Amino acid sequence: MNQLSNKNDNFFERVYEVTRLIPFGRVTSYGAIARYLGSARSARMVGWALNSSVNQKEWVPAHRVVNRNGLLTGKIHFPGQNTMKELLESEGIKVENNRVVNFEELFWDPNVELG
DNA sequence: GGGCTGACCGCCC
DNA sequence: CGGGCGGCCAGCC
Repeated sequence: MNQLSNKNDNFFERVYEVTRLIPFGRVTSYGAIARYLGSARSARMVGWALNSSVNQKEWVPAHRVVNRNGLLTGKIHFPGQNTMKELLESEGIKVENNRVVNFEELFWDPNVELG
């Protein structure tokens, strides 16, 4: 029966899928993903979903998701204090003062690229 | 069962 | 220009 099967996985799994679609060396924001999924005001849930992304079998590049200012607000949830920054820099993304350099140019908007 | 918190965002003063 | 608050929704006392 699909009475209750319709709600649990959708949002979370779509967050993971969209996040996996972020190209190498690009970044996006929680709000952009939330908006693409049809819940523009559920940006917090995107962060919540990414918090559980470690449980997923397929790796989710959660380090490519930052807040609307390009700040690495989620870095505290990575194993090391500089893990998120190092992952980004390994993709050629520069990080200064906890913020993505050239954020606006590197920004990848699923609303534009996918829809 | 109610209330608080959160990897956010946008509005309001 | 800075600070505060409501919204959305799932998980945890």
